[in-house]
Amino acid sequence: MMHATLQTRPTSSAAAMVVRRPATPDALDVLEQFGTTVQVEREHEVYAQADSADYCWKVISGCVRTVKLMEDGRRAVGEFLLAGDTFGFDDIGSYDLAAEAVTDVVLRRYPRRMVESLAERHSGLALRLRTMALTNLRTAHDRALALGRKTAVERIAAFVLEMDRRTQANDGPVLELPMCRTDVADHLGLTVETVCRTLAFLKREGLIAITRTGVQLIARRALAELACESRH
Amino acid sequence: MMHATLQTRPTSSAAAMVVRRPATPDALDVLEQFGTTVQVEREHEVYAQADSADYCWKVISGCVRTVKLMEDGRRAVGEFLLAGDTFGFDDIGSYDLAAEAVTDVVLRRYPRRMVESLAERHSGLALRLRTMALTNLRTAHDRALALGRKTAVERIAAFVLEMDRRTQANDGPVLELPMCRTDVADHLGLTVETVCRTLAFLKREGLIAITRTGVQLIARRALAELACESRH
DNA sequence: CGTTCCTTTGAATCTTCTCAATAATGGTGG
DNA sequence: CCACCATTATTGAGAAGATTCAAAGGAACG
Repeated sequence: MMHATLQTRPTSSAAAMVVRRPATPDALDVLEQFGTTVQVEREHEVYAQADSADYCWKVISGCVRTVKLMEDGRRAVGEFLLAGDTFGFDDIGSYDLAAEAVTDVVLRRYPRRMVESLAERHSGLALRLRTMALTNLRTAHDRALALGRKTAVERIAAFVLEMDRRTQANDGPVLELPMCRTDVADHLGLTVETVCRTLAFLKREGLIAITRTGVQLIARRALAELACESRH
Repeated sequence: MMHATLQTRPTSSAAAMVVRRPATPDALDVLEQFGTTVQVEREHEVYAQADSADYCWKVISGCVRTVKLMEDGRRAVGEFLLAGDTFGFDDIGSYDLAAEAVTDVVLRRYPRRMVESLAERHSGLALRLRTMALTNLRTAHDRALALGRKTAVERIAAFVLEMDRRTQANDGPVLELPMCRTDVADHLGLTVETVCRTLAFLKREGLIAITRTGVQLIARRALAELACESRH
C-alpha cells in the first residue's frame, strides 16, 4: 500500500513526528486500496476548471486552494484545503473550480468511477459522500452571508479563527498561514491592500501579532466577537 | 392523490393553459405517495432556522425564500424557490436557513425519514438527492463569486436574467418579480436603495422597463454582457 | 380616504478600492 | 556568503462605489 509509505513509514522513532490520524475509522477508508499518492509542486495546478472530473482527492500534507476565474481576471478562492481535507468529491462531469497547490503538497487520488461504484454497495460511503456535500453546502451558505453582509474586519477575524481551528499542527502559539495575501483577499472578496490594512488594524488593537509567515492569536475572545460567529 | 388535483386537473381543454410538466419522469416521483399538500400565507414562515429538519419540500405554486440572519439583524436571502423547485432536502438534523413564503404558496411536504429510507432502496432517488445537493453547491459557488467580486450592476443584471430563465410562466414579455426590493437586496448583498438605483440605471440605459410588480427585459444580450455570464 | 408599506430619489458619508511608492522577503548565481 | 532580482507585503493618498440618513411619491388595504 503506497499510502502507508507516507503515513507510517519508519521514522526516527517519531519523537517530533506528530501522527495526525489516531486510527479514527472513516467510511472513506474503503477507498484507500484504490488510491494513488500524487505530489504537486507549489503554485502548480492539480486540475483546471472544467476539466473532466475523473478523480476525487484528499490532502495528505500541504495546502490546496480551489479557484474560480472570471474572463476579465477577477478571481474567487473557494476554499483552502489542509491535511486531511477532501476535495473534488462534489464535482460531477467536470470540475466546477480549479484546484491549485498553495504549497508543495502530497495528495491522495481516487478514481471517481471507483468512488461511485463503491458507493452503490457501501451505503456508509454513500452516506459519507452526501454528508460531505451537505457540509460543504453549509460552509458555502456561511460564506455567502460573510461576503454579502460582513465588513472587512469581520471577515478577516473570522478567517484567522477558522484557519486556527482547522490547523491541526498547533506546533506553537503561532498560526502558520501558507497562502499569500492575494489568496486571502480573493477568498474573502477583498483586495490585497484591504487584507493588509485590516491585519494591521487587528495588530494595532492588540488582538493579533503578525510574524513572517503567520499570525498569532492573542485575544481569541475579542476576535470571535468581531467575527460575529454564529456557530463553532 | 391530492397532488394530481393540482397538476392534472381537467382544464378547459388547455388552449391558453400551458402545462408545465409534460409527464417528465423524475426520481422524486416515488415520494409523491408520502407527500402532503400544505399552504402557507404570504410572509409566513415555512420553518425556522435551526428547526428540526423533519421534512423535505417542493414548491407547487408561489415563491419561497430561504433566509439566514445575524444577531444584529443583518440578513442574507439564500435563494428564491419557484414552482417546481425543491428545498429543505439538503439539511440534515436541523435546517440551516429558514424558509419563508414570499407570496401565498402551495407546497408539497415529504417526511425526511421516508425520503432517506426510500433512498436506501431506490438508487435513482439517492442519486437524485446527491445531484440536487451538488447542483445547489454549484449555485452557491457562483453566488460566492458574485458576492465577492461583482459590482451592483452586474449582480442585478445577472439576477433579472436568472429569474427570467427560471420563471416558467412566461405569460408575456414582462417578468413578474414576486419578491420585494429588500429581498433582492439581501439576496445580492446590497441595500434596497442600491437595488432601486441600479434598476433605474438599467432602465435609463434602455435595457429594461420597470412595471408595477415586474421587469421587462428589453435587451437581453446587453444584459448578459453586463452580467458577465460564464454559464447558461 | 387615510394609513401603511414599499419604492424611489437626493445628499452626504464611509468603507473599500485603485494607483503609487516603499519595505521586506526569498531565491539565484557569481 | 553576499549582491541582485523578482515577488510579496505594507503603507499612503485620492477616487469610486455603495451605504446611510432623509424625504417624497405610489400602491395596497381597510
